[in-house]
Formats: sequence, structure tokens, C-alpha cells
Amino acid sequence: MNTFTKEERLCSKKLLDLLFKNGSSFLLYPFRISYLPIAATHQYPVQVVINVSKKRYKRAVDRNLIKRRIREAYRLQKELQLYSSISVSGRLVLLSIQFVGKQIYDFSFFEKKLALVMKKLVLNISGDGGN
RNA sequence: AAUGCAAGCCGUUCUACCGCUGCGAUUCAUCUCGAAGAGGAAAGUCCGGGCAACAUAUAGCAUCUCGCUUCCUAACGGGAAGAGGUUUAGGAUUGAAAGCCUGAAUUAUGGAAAGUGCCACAGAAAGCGCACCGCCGAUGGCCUUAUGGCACAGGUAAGGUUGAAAACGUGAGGUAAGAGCUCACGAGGUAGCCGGGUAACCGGUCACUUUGUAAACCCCGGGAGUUGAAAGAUCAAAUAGGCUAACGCAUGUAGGGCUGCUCGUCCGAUGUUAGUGGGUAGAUCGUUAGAGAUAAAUGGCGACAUUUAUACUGGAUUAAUGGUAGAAGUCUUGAUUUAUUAGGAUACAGAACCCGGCUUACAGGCUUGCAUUUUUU
RNA sequence: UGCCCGAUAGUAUAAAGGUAGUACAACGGUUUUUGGUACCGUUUGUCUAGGUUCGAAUCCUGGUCGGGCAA
Repeated sequence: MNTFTKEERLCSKKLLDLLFKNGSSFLLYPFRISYLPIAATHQYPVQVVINVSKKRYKRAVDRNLIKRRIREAYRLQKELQLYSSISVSGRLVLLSIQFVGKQIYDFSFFEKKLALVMKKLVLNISGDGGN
């Protein structure tokens, strides 16, 4: 149900290069989203990578905290907001969530913002598919 | 009892729901179940070691680094116990100081008597005394009958000014005036001898001697081969190309080498099939049971060592160890019914091959020692 | 993760261990009807904490911040 296993994460170096080279992106504060639909069959419709800059947050504790909160928010919402809408067989969406905020927010803020992100993402991808 | 300083130790707990990581059980597989999952600094990367690959004359030079002694340690630039220096408090002594005795803090502390350099400004002078003021002018010179005069040659570091530092200090003798020039007492330094100590060093004696600076170059002694798990080992898809064999093409073709040219001779592409080595993506190992931890006994002033007993899965790799809600604990502020209530705070910080140190950060609490203040006996 | 450099006024950059300069900027004044130009003057600094030294921007040690290299 609300799982978050290794298969749902984006680990391959080649796919990451592809994503950041060719993917389209938009900014929705406090996140910067990059995504790229590719033709591949996979267990899940989306593979995601969560990213917090080391430049902005020097201490590892802060980075871990932000990453954990984003991951938890993503885990709880993805099934309803994302998977049901964009699941097409033979397509895999690569997704990168970069945190660009200035301060460390609490969990409820992340939850709200990530819901907005997902709505917009679904809109963008389905629009591309229509064209 | 309070406050401050130093050292050492600890550094939140429980419940519910939803997850993550590897492990075990079950299963064809999923599901499910079980138990486990971040520190004293995991940090900085400042030292040392293990481990691995490469290199090599197990060398020398260069470069870097360490530097009182003895010990501990796998090793160290770490630690323990001492020695000396510096600063400081008290005590006794004295006309006063220095030195003496006791305590505390601190200390990167080999060599300045191997050589080179440096010491701004000030000052006469900053090191084989180039004499500014001052003192003398015995000796030599000039004047004079002579006493004496001149201050010319020269002698002189006792006194003055400067400075962070001024030629070892005080007293006496000595002298023209002076001078460790000589003597007495005292302060260092170097070498020898005697005694104590494992040693650094301390005490005594005798001879010679007296500026500082080596976190200036340097000299002396010790140490360092280079690179780091992105080291390294194993397995290995697709694609491209390498090699081998067979077939095919071919009168051994196209083309090329030998030659000035021809003949001659040598090599020989392009296709198909099979095999084969290297090797990329990726995967596995390296990778967590150890110079280990806890407890007791013994040895040692101590760091530490030895023996015995006990228990022992954190292991990720775009990187797990969490999220939400509730309750408790601790500290603190305000209110009052003095034990309730309302609010606030709950640190520093996140393993990335592994160990031993060092350094830095840290809410709050505990223990020990020292200092100060107040109260009581 | 491992390794290597650097830090000087607001900015750029000098300074053999001996008074921290120079240029631009800022501020005040003079000149001008006003502004600019020109001239004169002033302010502002050695990243931080210790040590060595008579004396430290410089030498040594710890920390902070910034930058670079290894895929």
C-alpha cells in the first residue's frame, strides 16, 4: 500500500544523467521538479530521487531531516494523487524533487505543497501525452 | 550551604498507527511472522597503525617532520611518572635586595664554545669596543731656570644620557686616571674528577671562562618508499572491434611490399559459420568478532600489563536507522490554595574499510578536588 | 570519502620580523549660478584564539570561513 521500496527510487546513474540532460522542469516553492517520461516497463509507474543541496545545508543532520520529511510526505500521497492518474503500461516517469527552500519547514507544510506538486505534474504529463 | 574553576562520568523514557534497511523462519514466489538497527564525539581530517596495489639498490642525495629523561603502547606529534626553566603566593633571613624553604600555575625544553646572519628607532657604542660628554695626561711632544702650564700624540669603560638588551654584581687593593688588572664574597657557563640517581639532573671540588636570537639559516640525533576502499579481487549482458579455424570468392581477385621498369617472389581485404581472449554497464567479495567491550583478581606510584569469567548480527551504497499523535520525566518563568495550574526549553550532532589518539561542539544532570563567601559547633 | 590551497579598509591590491600603504568608493571643504572635473583634508582594515619574540600582517599551533583537485 503505502510502501517505499528500492524499486520506486531512481538509482541508475545513466537514467539520472538522462533526466537532468533532457528532462523538463518547473519550480513550485520550495521544490524544483524535474521529470521525463521514457519508454520502459517497470513494476511502478514512477521512479523518484529526492535531493537536498549540500551548499545550502552544511550539516548532515539538517539534510537528513528534510529528506525524511519529503520522503514521508511523498510516500503517504503518491498512491492516490499520482499512480492512479498517470499509470500507463510501457511508460516510466523519472522524477527528481530538489529542495530549494531557505528554512526547515515542518511536516504539514511539506504535505500540502507536495500535493500541489503532484497535481501539476499529472497535468503536465497528460498534456504531453495528448499532443 | 552557595558561587567559581579543573578533572571524570551520564546524556531522556513509554504507548498507538503508518513505514525503511539488511538478517532468520515459511513459501515456487508474493504475503505473513520473528528478533535487530546511529555517537561521545559517528564531526574536524590534525597525527599514528592495520589492510591493499604498485615500486625498490631494503642504498645514497634532496625534501618534510619530530626533539629534556625514563617508561607505556602495534605505533604515534598520544599518554604516565619525573627533571629543569618561567611566573606567582606565603615563610624565615636581611638595613634592603638577591639567593634560601614550602606550595600553586605554566612550559615545542637538543646545540649559540662549528659556521653564516639579524638586533628597527634611540644611543658614543648592539659585540675583534672606530670614545659624544666626562676623567687623566704618568710616558712622549711644545713652552718654561724650576715649580708648573698647554690638552697635541695618546691613555681610560669608574660616572652620564639611550634602549627590550650595555660587557657579571658588591667591596677592597691598585693607578696619572682607570680597568677581573689582582684579591675576597656572590651569580652564571664549559670541561675534568668525586658522591647520589636507571636517566634527565642534583650536590661537592678544581681549571678555564662571561650579551641575546635556532617557532632565523644552519648543525647534531631519530623517523618517513608512493598511492588510498573511488585501494584491490572475482563474475560478466548488449554493441563495436581483436585473434584462431573452416567454408566461400579467386587461375590467389582488388590492393600493397621488394625494384628505375618488367619478370619474379612475398603479404593478402571485403562475405558466412563456429570458437576464443581482453573488457564497459551491472553484480558479488573486500565489509564488519575486534592491537575489541564489561566485570573481578594480581603486578605497577601511574599510564598500562597479565589471568579468569561473561555477553556479542548496525552494515546502507542517489545511501536505511524514520513520520504523525498522545503521555511521562528533567530544567525553567509566572500565578496562587504550597502542591496544583498555565507557558517555555529539552543540547551538540548522523556511521560510509576498520582501529588507537588529539582537537573542536554540547541543553541539562551526577561525582571528586581546589579556591572564595556566609552560617552553626 | 580522500587530498591540497587561501583569507589585509566598502572594492581591488602592496608591504625582507621594526610607524600597515596605493588606487577607486564614502564623507567634509575650496573652486562654480548649479552639477561634473580639478585640488585639499578626514573616516574605515591585517578572519579568529593562543604561543615564540624587546616587537608579529609576516614565524608556530588550534579553530572559522571560502576555493580547488580526484568519478
